[in-house]
Amino acid sequence: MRLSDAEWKVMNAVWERHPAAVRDVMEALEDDTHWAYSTVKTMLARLADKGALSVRKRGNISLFEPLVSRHEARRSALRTLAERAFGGGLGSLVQHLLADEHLSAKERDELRSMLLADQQRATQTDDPQ
Amino acid sequence: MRLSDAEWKVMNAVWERHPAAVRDVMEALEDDTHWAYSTVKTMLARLADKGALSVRKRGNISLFEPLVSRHEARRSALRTLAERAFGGGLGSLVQHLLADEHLSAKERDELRSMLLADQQRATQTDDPQ
DNA sequence: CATCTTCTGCTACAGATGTAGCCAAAGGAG
DNA sequence: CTCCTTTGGCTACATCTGTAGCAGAAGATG
Repeated sequence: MRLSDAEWKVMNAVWERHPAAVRDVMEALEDDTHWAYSTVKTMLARLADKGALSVRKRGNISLFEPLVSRHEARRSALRTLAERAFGGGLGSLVQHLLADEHLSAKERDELRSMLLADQQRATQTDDPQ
Repeated sequence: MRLSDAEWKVMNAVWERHPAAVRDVMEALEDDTHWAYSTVKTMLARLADKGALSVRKRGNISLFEPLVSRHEARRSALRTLAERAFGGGLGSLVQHLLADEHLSAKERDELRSMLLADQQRATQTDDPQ
């Protein structure tokens, strides 16, 4: 499932509050974008066409709901990026993260502690899979 | 600097062997894509237009060279992804990496050892910046 | 030089993306 | 039931992307 920039915005809104009507999404995005009602409508329709959202009608109102999970979408976006920009594995992507001198000290620390937490968790549970 | 999928392929080739002529890039990509000569030419021209590559002519041949570093391009791609798909920081992106049950044990290990290496390096040099 | 090959410069064109308008149907208000 | 508001359905259109062809200029070859 490939999502464009604008589609990510819409999906993010729907993942956060669904079932969502066109107007809900429009309002949720109001701070970020200033899309016309029609624009949001078109986006939602296209996403439904692609199979990213389901539509169901209550009265004459269309209610949209995610068909792909945010997790799946993120996963696939990451893999795609790793592939095209980092030559395949997630490894070199993460390596870049660590080597990137523009990473703030705070981000670096967060990253470190998350990795450590993960390591502990993995050691305890004796690596399932 | 926003690169499309096809543009990444071309840039990857140029980063690896430059100065590069159209034919060089075409051959470098031959395994991956089966683009016509013209296609590669168009891509290179567009990238030069965008300021991602410089062109210089030797005889009637155009030689292309990167104007943006691979590192910069990767950095910017990662930030963009973090922003649109992970709500801003790199933190939640990394968190996802770790929480992703589809990460192979090998990838997870690599990631951990890179972290440790980084941690040691950082501890020694006492965090510049 | 005449000819074959290779390049460049321009043009093309379908599909995706961003952004939105118009019109008729459905709902709500009096 | 009549009138205003909100919706949905369809259409539009500029730009970006992927993919390439054609024609004329520059180089190579005999």
